[in-house]
Amino acid sequence: MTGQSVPPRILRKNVGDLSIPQEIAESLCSCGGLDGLASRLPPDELLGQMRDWYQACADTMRLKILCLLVVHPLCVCVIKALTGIADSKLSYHLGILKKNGLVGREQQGNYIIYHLTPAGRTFLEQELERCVALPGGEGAEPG
Amino acid sequence: MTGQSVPPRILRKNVGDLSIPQEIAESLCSCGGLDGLASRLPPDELLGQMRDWYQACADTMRLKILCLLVVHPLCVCVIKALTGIADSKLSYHLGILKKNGLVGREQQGNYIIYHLTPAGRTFLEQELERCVALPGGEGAEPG
DNA sequence: CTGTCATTTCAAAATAGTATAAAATACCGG
DNA sequence: CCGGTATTTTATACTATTTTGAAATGACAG
Repeated sequence: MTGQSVPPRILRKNVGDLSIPQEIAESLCSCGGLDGLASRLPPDELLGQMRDWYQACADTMRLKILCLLVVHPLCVCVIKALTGIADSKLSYHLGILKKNGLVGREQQGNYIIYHLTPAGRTFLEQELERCVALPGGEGAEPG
Repeated sequence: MTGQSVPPRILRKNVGDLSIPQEIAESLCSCGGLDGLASRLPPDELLGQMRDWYQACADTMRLKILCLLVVHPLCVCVIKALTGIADSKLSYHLGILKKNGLVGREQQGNYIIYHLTPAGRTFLEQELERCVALPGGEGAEPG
């Protein structure tokens, strides 16, 4: 009973013109201070590319389409049958995936056959692997 | 020179109530037909989780924040200093990252210190690794 | 040619995400 | 209690994305 309820004192330290908790300041110093941290940020170009990619995947319809195409190329009508998405909506989403370089297409007569690009395939296979391994992703084993 | 300009005939085949190019139909059969393909789709729950994750990353500000936090936990004022984002905007983006389980926070006195969750860290480290390996991502070698 | 099928395009309406500033909260030092 | 700092909340305007249905395109069969 020596005053247990006194909260721990938060020490501060100045870094540049900032007054921040000492704990943060110290770990900050160990990697080059503010400038060192700032220099770890990816260049804007890469950030933009990452953003576009994630945005393209940030939709369950598009994810479904990608998951189907990872098995093999498909024409629009099959994707439509499998997903139940209406024509023009499907076309819109395929357009987005194409614009972002995840899928490509090839015309065969009256049909248009979509396929994953190499980059799209690499991306998707890695993502699926990770997602399934994650907590919440098919954790329960059969049997 | 025996009529080279005749386009190749697209044969069709019926699968379920769909008439599709034979080529597609065949590869479709090799993996269980329409039903087999449909069964490969991740459950809605996982699709939703993936969507939320990608969406959280689909913004360059949030990507920057994540890239900073991957080094070590930081209080809001340091993130603000490093990114130049205004207070309430920063709070908004941090809220999105938190809502989607990529970051957590801990209060220390007047300061709030954000850190990557384990899941967020796994995600981000793998993403950064992939992005850097990508064409366009720091591909050019020095010298 | 003509009709039909697969797919895309277009424009308007609906929805979702983001920015901004003012006000609110919460903690600290005195 | 008070003033100051760090951060969040709220309300609102703004921008981007998505949906929808009708119309257009382009290939094919007859």
